[in-house]
Parts: sequence; C-alpha cells; structure tokens
Amino acid sequence: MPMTSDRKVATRERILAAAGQLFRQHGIDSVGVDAIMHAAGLTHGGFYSHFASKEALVAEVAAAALARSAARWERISQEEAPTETLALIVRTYLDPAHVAAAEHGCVLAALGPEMARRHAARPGMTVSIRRMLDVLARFLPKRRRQAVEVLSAMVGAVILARLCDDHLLADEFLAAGRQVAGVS
Amino acid sequence: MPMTSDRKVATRERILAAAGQLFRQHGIDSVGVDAIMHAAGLTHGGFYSHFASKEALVAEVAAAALARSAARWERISQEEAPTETLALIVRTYLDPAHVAAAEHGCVLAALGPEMARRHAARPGMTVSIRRMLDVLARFLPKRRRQAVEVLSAMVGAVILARLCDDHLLADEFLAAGRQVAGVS
DNA sequence: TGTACATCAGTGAACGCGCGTTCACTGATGTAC
DNA sequence: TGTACATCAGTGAACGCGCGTTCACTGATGTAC
Repeated sequence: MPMTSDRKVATRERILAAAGQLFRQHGIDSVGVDAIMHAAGLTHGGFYSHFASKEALVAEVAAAALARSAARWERISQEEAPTETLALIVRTYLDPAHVAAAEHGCVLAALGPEMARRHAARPGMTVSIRRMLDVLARFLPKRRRQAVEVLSAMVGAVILARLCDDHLLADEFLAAGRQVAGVS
Repeated sequence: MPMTSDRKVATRERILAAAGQLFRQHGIDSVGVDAIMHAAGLTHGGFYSHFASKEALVAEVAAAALARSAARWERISQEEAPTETLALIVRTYLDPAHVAAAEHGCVLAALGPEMARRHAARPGMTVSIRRMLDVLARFLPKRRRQAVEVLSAMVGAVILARLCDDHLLADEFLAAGRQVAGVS
C-alpha cells in the first residue's frame, strides 16, 4: 500500500475538523466542498477519496463534533472533583465566549435545526445527546429528569443569546440557563 | 395608480407567508426565490417588485413570522382566563405536533441559528423575543427571571426533540420544558 | 358614461456565477525480488 | 541494499445545474377629460 493509512486517516480527520468549524461558523449550505478542502490544505478533487458525497460528510461531521463535546464532558466528570464538575460544564457552556465563538462551540446550538432536517445526521447525534445527558444526570439532584431540563435550557439559552441584538438580554439568557442547573 | 395598493400589499404578504413556511421546512439556503414565488402563485421575476434582494426578504420573514407568534401569545393572554394562559402557551409549544410541523411553528426553534448568522434579521427578532418574555413573565411566579428560563427551555426542548431519532427521548425533552414552566 | 392615456405588478428569457461531482492524470510511497 | 513495479491520495480542468438577479415586455387597472 502506498501512503501509510495513518496519513490517510489524519487527512480525513483534518477535513472533518475543517468542515466542522466552517459549518458551525457559516451554516452547512453556505460552505462548499472547495472551501472545506482549502481549509484542510488540499484541493477540492481529493474530497471524494475520503467521502462519498457532501451529505455523507455532513452526517459524519455532526456525529464527530458532538461526540467530541460528549467526550469532553465525560473527561471533566472523571478528572475534576465531583462537586466542581457540573459548575464547570455549565459555566463553560453558558459563557459569552461560547456565544461569540460558535465555530468552536457546541454543534447542538450552532447547527441543531439544520441537522434535524438531515435525517442521516440524526442517529449519530442522538447517541452523543444520551452521553451528555448521562454526565449531567450524575451531578444533578433530580438526576435524569433535571439533566433533560438543563440540556434544553443550555441549548436554548445559547441560541437565543446569539439571536439577541442586545448584550444585556443575551446575558439574561445565559444566567437563566445557569439557574435551571442550580449553578450560581 | 393602476392596481390598488391593497392588492400589492396582499401579494407581498403572500410572498412573506410562503417564504416563512418554506424556510422553516427546508432551511433558508435550500429554498430559492423561484420556489417561493411559485408557492405564492407567481413567477420569479416579480419578486423584485416587492423586495430588494433575497437577504431583505429573509430579514422581513424573520421579523414577520416571529411577530405573529408574539401576537398570538398576547392574544391568548388577553382572551383566555389568566390561570389558563401559561399552560395553553406552554402545552401548545411543547407538543409533538409542533415538533412535527416546523413549517407552521416557532421561527426560533426552526431557524434560530441560521437567523443568528444573518445580522440584518436580528433586530426584528429581538423585539418579538422581548414581547414573548413579557407575556410569559406575567403568568410566572418568579416573573421575568423565570420567563427567560422558560423560553430558553422551550426553544431548546423543541430543537432537541426534532434532533432525536427516538420518540421517547423527544417526549422527555418536551416534558422537561413543561417542568421548567411549572406546567404539568 | 365613454374613451385615451399612464402606471406598474407581474412575466419569462437571459445573464454570470458557484455549486457538487467526475475524471484522466501525477508522483510519493510501500512491496517484491 | 538496490531496482522495478503497483498503488492510490491528491491534483486541477471540466461537466451540468440551479442559484440570485436583470430587463424588455405585457396587460389589467386607475385617472383625466
């Protein structure tokens, strides 16, 4: 085999990362295969050595980017003190920096409705949503029931904060999400 | 003046309604001017007698469709018994029918992130978000603070319910939103 | 009331452009001997 | 170890297509007299 498969895997992951960032920043339909490959340091023709179509890429990006978020929450829950975990997750999520930098933020808040319309993307995202709920539930007094409330409130709050023309109102949404989680 | 201006206003509103429905169903970038005008019973060339550009239409659709939601909440708050208002708004929003029919539902849940990227659309939406918060605050024990929590949770819950591959999990999100609002 | 005129909402062909995808090619790399 | 060969990730020109927008036009309607 010419070219180690390690190298191919690395290139593939560079494409996934570039696409994930550009999709979250500009939306899926506003970013072409050309722009993605350019951001990954390649030319557009090579795209089809890695993915069957742009739609196939979209589904993989959704799954990969959200799995990264879920994995980060799991890592925090293992490495940090149990009393700090929830506050760290919630404060990082409901932070003006997250509102401002959608391209590095949560896929649910950046692309939720767009991904919901692409049926191929949904199974991969559902898996990660469950993992995120599991982490939250372990650190909330009302467990699972409150985990579902907190995730809903966090996603909604970031989306509404990004939509608002007014920083004070945006901050109200972020504070409201923290309130639902019981994090000051 | 040929053609009564009433007729022009009616046509314009037909275009806005058609665009609002198609955008919520398929996303903004997936719907062309051609498809919008066809849905409004016209041909594409006439579009520019009513709007300067597709972007101008998008901003007007965002403002108009969300203003409709705000107006409906206000009407409910005036016409229904005060003890029923909150439950009616919350149960209608967090209903499987709303999850299934995005094209007739709330613009925040159907197009939030897409609209947040279009700066021209944000001022018009912020006005309606405030109106919706004002209605909710009047019927919630913790007033404004809880209104911001409830709107966040409702928007997040519908988006997450649409994203889930699993109806049971989707229903959990809807129930969680009702819980935040204190509506059984 | 009837006729000539002006207006402009709406038509449909045409435009330049960027999209997703294809394909013949290249050249760096791993394998065989 | 050195050489010939096979593989295939990545290149870049080309494709057909649908997009947003323009524009000369038409014909229904309101206005003037």
